[in-house]
Amino acid sequence: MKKSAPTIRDVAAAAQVSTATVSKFINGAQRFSPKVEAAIESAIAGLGYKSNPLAKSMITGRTNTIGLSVLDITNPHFSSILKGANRVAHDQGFSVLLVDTEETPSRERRTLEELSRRVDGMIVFSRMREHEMAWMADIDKPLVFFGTLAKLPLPTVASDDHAGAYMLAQHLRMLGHRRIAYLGFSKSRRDEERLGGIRESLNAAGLELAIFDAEAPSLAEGERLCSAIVLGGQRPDALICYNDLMALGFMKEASNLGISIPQDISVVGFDNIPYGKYTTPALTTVDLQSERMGATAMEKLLAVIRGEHVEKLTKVAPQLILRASTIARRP
Amino acid sequence: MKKSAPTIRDVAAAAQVSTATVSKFINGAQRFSPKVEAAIESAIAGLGYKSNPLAKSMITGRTNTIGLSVLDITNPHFSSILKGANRVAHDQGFSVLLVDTEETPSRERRTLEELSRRVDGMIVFSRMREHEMAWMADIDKPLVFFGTLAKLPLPTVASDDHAGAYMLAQHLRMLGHRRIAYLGFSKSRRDEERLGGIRESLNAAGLELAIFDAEAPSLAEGERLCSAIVLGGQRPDALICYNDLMALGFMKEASNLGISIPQDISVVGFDNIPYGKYTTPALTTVDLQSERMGATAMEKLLAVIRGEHVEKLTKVAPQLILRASTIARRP
DNA sequence: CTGTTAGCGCATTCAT
DNA sequence: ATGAATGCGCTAACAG
Repeated sequence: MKKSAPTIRDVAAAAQVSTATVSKFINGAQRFSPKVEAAIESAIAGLGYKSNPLAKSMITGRTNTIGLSVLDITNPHFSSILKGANRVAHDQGFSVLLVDTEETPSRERRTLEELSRRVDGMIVFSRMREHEMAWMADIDKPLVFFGTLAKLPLPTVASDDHAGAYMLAQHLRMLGHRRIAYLGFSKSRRDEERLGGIRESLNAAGLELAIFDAEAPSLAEGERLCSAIVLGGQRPDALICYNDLMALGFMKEASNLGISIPQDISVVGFDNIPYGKYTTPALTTVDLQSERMGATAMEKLLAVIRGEHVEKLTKVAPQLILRASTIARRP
Repeated sequence: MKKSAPTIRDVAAAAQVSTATVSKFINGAQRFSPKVEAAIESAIAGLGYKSNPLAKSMITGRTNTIGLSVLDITNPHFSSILKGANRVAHDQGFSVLLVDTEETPSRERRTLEELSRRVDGMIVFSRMREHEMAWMADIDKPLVFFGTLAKLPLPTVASDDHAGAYMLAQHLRMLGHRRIAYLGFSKSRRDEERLGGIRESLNAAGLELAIFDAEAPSLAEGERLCSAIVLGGQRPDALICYNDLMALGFMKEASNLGISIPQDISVVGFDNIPYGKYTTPALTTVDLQSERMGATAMEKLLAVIRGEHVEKLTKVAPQLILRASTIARRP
């Protein structure tokens, strides 16, 4: 009984008008005589007609879909970005096609090149260095990139990681910390910015910085590296973690090792994921405004798609979230 | 300089063959003489030809895209489901078009009906009751639903919430708890199953169950309802939360109120989100296998799309995750 | 206001 | 093994 879905031609026939008229009516491109409008409407209702978006897309070249590529969707930083981006997209009639690269850059290029044919634009979060990204500029679709780009002429949205890290380090210094360590993640493009911010603060005071490097920005890596940090040689009196996940992992393992936070060591992170508030003690962190960044990136991309002019770089100001309990005052 | 992307016709012309030949070659439908194959290959390489997936989709009716609808992508339960589903999809050459309904059921139907035209199949997580879902069966695309369905002839993937809740309650009883409370979320379809599992255990011992109901399955609601639970009348000696988020929120606020966990009240949750392990004390919970459920649903859907026969219901067994520290032994 | 015409880029008969 | 012809469902000029 189920014949193939009714087409615009069926509607045209039933309403005794041309397909062009139906098409224009559907797209609200024009008003028609009440007679015609009524006829079309009842034909559509009668047949249960629904426009075929694929056929439409092929002609218009617009899919009303945006590709969003992130590194790990289970990381709250990225799910918040997705949340913000998706909300804006939805409000403007767009859908989000998700790509989770799972920290595997090898297939990134092919995936994105393929993706670019199915969407009106893309938002990309990548670990690639700028010199590996030249091909992105050749993709024939609007693209917004997360992070700063020195030369590539791509619009970007970035948090000010340098400033955030500087604030964190300054705050620790003010409270008397002197032996500060950084548990970083050098594979990330933002790692160096955070490192730079920390260094700027510490250098001014002539303080050394001990650096540890994680293989992944994860809870598990925070746990794994904890013992080396707190039991290996002179223990730092404060640890800045690349992100909150690592900070949470570190805190858990520190507790297992009998190390008290913040009495034995202060801990801070980045991202302000919701869960940092629910540990004991609650985690001091830098809010990078993940959801807002996602929304901003999507707004920017949709503006480009509409042909509007946009700034090359949109910088989102970070906010220090003081939950004093992971930080002690040092005498 | 940028002419519109090369089409199959350009390739055919350059290789001196027909478009049909190029089409068949690209899709590996057939072998051709070495001469022809070489000519086509070099034409493709020379022009940088890429098949237009939209045009292809319009003809074949297949988009290689799967729609996934979840309630809140920032909830780790759902981001894990997405992770699992996305991985399977990616491995089989499919992309995931995400819908985050943000717990707003009103637009769900329209959104999904529209989505159905752009994808080869859908996986849906919804708060709708079965009687509101009849229209889903009419959607002309394969669909897999999360949860159990009594009558609707839709393939489903479900966790055994009743069993999980029963285990939880039994465990609490074994450890001597008598005044057990449930912090539920009655808007959810699974709430009643969990309630049923708890009741089955408690009824056997003739124990009462105090019930509290949240407006949302969130951290904030766990916090909000905490005081009513621990300070309102006779305090329960154990609280089963609808999910881990609520449990985490509850634990935080309990601590603010000076209530010790588990000395004053034991707390358990559902989902086994990663962050439950990093609170103090660590949270005992029921692992519903979110990622596996996502993967299973996607496998099932792709099987349906391939025309294979699948079971109506795939049940995933839950696992009790004992992190004894949120549970005390009661004398 | 409404209709006619002409494809979009591709896969698919059905010839040869 | 290869090609000519046809049309998927729709929109975009251009006519009238």
